[in-house]
Amino acid sequence: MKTRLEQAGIPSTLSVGDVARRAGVSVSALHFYEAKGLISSDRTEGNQRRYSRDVLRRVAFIRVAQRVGIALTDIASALAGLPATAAPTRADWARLSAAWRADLDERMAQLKKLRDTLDDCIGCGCLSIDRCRLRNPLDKLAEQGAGPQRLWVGRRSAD
Amino acid sequence: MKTRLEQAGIPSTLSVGDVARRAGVSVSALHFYEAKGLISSDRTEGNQRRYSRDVLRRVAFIRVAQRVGIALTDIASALAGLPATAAPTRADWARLSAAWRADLDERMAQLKKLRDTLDDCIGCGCLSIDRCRLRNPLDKLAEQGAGPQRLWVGRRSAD
DNA sequence: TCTTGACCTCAACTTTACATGAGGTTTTAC
DNA sequence: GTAAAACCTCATGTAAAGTTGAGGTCAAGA
Repeated sequence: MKTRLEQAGIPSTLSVGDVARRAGVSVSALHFYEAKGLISSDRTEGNQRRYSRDVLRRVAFIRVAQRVGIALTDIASALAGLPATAAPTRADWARLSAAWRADLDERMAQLKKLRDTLDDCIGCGCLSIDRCRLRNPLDKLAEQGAGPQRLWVGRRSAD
Repeated sequence: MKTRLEQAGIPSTLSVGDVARRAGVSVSALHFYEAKGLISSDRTEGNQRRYSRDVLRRVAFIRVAQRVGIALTDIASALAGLPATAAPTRADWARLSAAWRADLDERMAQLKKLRDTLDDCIGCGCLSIDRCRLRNPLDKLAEQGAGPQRLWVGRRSAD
């Protein structure tokens, strides 16, 4: 018996090539993600990978998270909280969200600070960065000897 | 004749160690940044590096930019627009800001999307991600076969 | 059936962003 | 003025995130 998707010409399982095309990543990257435990697959009799459609969401998630500077290991441990193959439940997402919320908020703040610093330095009217330094929070902190860590509200990973 | 800073016990030039301590980075990282042209130094008679205080701002800038996922080569080309040793002018900052504004805004949007996706999946009330997918912009795009590039409004570097 | 494109594993290579160590020189502090 | 701390260069190592290629297997269409 065919699923509704299959009747519509959409296969219910995907090969690596399918996933690569649809998710916009390379086959080798998918192999790599699987080796690192970020995604998983079933195998055919002939040992070829078959992915459930769920993997598309996972891969999209992985790429977006990477794009904003989150390391694969951190993404992996976040995804580890989700069921590997079945569809994640509401509770699963709640856990993931709670774990990341602070980090994401911090990254947003960081980005805003960088952007605003640029704007500030344009708007402040002084011609010398060296003078402007007196008002600038960015290296006020750095010059207190604390180093940029101070700007980084939290640590990233708990390895 | 001593500068005012020196009279206050603050040397007007800094050694690598000084910069490392005050900027919160390692000496080897400073060497590395210099090799890549992100910072520059004068040398003493004995070939030791001496930095102007300006470098602290540069290093802080570099670290914050890195933190939000910008590659050193991109940071380098941005900083290349600024005068190497003298204090940057207002126009210098304006150029840098203009060049980065779009990218920073995009990264912010990206981050917000990731965060909101998590929130959405909690709030939407459905228990299955697979169903929720129908409304979720994140992999709607991915499933149209365009790949995550579609989510990334622009390209990063123009090498 | 048979061939051609897609897949498989595994090893080796690449790039980025540094860290580490060897072997030698300079500064600074007493 | 000397010893320890800091600095120098250069070579090599490391971790992350893949890519590339060799050598072989699987599957789908004519």
